[in-house]
Amino acid sequence: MPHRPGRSPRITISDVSTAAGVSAATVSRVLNGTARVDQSLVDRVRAAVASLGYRPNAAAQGLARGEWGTIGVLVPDLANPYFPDVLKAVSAVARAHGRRMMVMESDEDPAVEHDLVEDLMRCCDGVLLCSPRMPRADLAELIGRKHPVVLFNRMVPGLPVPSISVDFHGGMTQVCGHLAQLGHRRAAYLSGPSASWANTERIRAFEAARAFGLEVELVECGATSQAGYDAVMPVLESSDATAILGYNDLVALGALARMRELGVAVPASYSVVGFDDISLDLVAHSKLTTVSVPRDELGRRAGELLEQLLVNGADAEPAYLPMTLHVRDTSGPPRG
Amino acid sequence: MPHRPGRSPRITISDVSTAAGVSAATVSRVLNGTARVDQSLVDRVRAAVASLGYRPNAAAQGLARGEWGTIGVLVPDLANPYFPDVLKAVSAVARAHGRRMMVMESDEDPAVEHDLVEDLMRCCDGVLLCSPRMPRADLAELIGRKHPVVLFNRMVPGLPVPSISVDFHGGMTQVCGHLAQLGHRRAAYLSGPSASWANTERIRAFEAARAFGLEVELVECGATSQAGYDAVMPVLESSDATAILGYNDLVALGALARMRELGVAVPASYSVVGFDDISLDLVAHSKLTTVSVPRDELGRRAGELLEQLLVNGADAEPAYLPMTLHVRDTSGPPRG
DNA sequence: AGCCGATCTGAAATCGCTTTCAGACCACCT
DNA sequence: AGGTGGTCTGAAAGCGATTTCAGATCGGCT
Repeated sequence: MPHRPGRSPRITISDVSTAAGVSAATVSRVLNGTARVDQSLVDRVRAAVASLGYRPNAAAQGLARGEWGTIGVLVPDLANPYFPDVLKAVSAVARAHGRRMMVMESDEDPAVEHDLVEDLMRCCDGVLLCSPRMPRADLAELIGRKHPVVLFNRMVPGLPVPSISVDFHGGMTQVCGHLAQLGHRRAAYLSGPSASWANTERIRAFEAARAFGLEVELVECGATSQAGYDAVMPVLESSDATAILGYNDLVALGALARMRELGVAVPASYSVVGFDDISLDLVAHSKLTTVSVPRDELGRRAGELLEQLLVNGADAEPAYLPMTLHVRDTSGPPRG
Repeated sequence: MPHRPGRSPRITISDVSTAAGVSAATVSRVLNGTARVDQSLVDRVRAAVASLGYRPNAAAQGLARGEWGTIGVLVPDLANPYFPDVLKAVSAVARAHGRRMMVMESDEDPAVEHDLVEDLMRCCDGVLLCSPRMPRADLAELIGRKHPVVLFNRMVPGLPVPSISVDFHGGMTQVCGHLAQLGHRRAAYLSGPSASWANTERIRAFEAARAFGLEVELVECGATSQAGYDAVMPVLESSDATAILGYNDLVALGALARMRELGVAVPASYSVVGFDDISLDLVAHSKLTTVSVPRDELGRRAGELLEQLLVNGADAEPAYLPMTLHVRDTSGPPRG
């Protein structure tokens, strides 16, 4: 055993077995309930375990069982309020099935994602990939390894991998329909990360929106409230849009903050619509019109999907969760 | 080997060694760079690894090395915006030292914390305990196991355990000083989880505040914006306070939202002060007066502390990080 | 009494990797 | 030539659990 400086010697199963006067096999059986053991031995083992404070070594168990009892989750950005909610649910599901959750963050950098996933595969029974930015080829390669993977908020046509997503396209379509119905004809979309599936799905909805008579122009932006704050000014100056769509709520709220500073009336002069419905209603200035998705259900279902994949290799149909439109205070008829 | 349904056979180090025509020991040496190996063998091993797509099994490595390459973090609530920032930093530090991060959430429930920590100890080299609510006795018992632990945002006098905290007491003292200076004489504190060290530290500052001539009454509340929203009304009705202190920013913002609904002027009628400075400035209605702590530095130092503990068993002094007062728009002289 | 089958137990193999240990090889020096 | 020392390599012994397999024990039945 390698020397572990200053650390107490490990208590192993054989310490317990000698203390209890039984074999290691019996200790294992008692602890895991995998076979009947005489009550007197059970008692002795239990007593020994308690008095020694024995805890089975997870690595050894993982090796012997061929399972780590762990699932891995990769998220682009922990600080994005969207993900903690999902993680909460995933963690709860995992725990309910006796697994731990390992979290990694790619910092929105597709380049490191591949390595992180590779690392997760080395130490997790299955991996949940949240909104991976990774190029399709990398993704395909990883999935080709036959290690259980579930895709979250990214659909890759033609890749046989269980996935669960929000119907971003449908959500944005609802937003457009809402605005068109109010009478808007031109809108500006503060666009998110261009490589992301989530963004292209939203954009895809704008083609259909033309049928409603709504024309949407794209504006480079990003995913943060700061980005929204910075991106909105040029739109106000140079565009004839009467409505502003945010890539997400943060962007929309950032834009709103800037507009408030500039004295632009909402929704009188411009309607502003968010996306995601992160629950900042209470703290935000305005009650934002937005579309929501049940984030905890999403996380729960993602967790369940992965669990199913792990236990019976069931390869479920890709699932889309619908979004719901919430008309609140920041949308109204166009000015003039 | 246990049968893993529908999964591809594992590629082990001995597959590689036979493919490369060398021993497993040599493969290990090449991969870990632990000893000089003839260049021709290195090349053969590299080639075999690449063509087989071999990845070392983390559990086996962990077992053999006596280290898991993993650190564990326990947080009370992932959804609390305070923690993702910390986790980001911890994860970055861990990764820089070649370790993965495992996250668990106790859902603010002290009862499950003990078990979770126990579980983390079984599969992590070290554990970072964030704001544990756990009773002192439980904590003492866990620390007594001689498994590396770092305490975050909780000091336990008399327990020999490295810890890093924010100087909540000093932060709240600054808040009180600020208010006293403005002329306030009575304030209400929307109190957080009563079991938490973070809360009692804040409250401890109120004794000193009396010296400034500021009297603070305690009001049961909680840690969420909803709690702040719900708790503030009775204060407005029955108290003669002219200032309201939140357990954290969320609470303060929730209270502000309610006050806005009720048409209460801030800071004209009441000053409101938060705690933590979660960066919602852009999205929130008001620029909240609050005290901040550099959350990423905090996370970074916590990570480093744990890492140090792991490599040289160094048992550093408990560290306190200072808070900084930010006077913004929600505090002013008392009414009348 | 003797035999059989059902239970329960322990010895030993196994999981995949690291690391020690000793041997092989080679160049060099006396 | 023979010895010496230094590299590099492979065999084998762990790491700490699980699980198979075979033996021991015991009750019941003929």
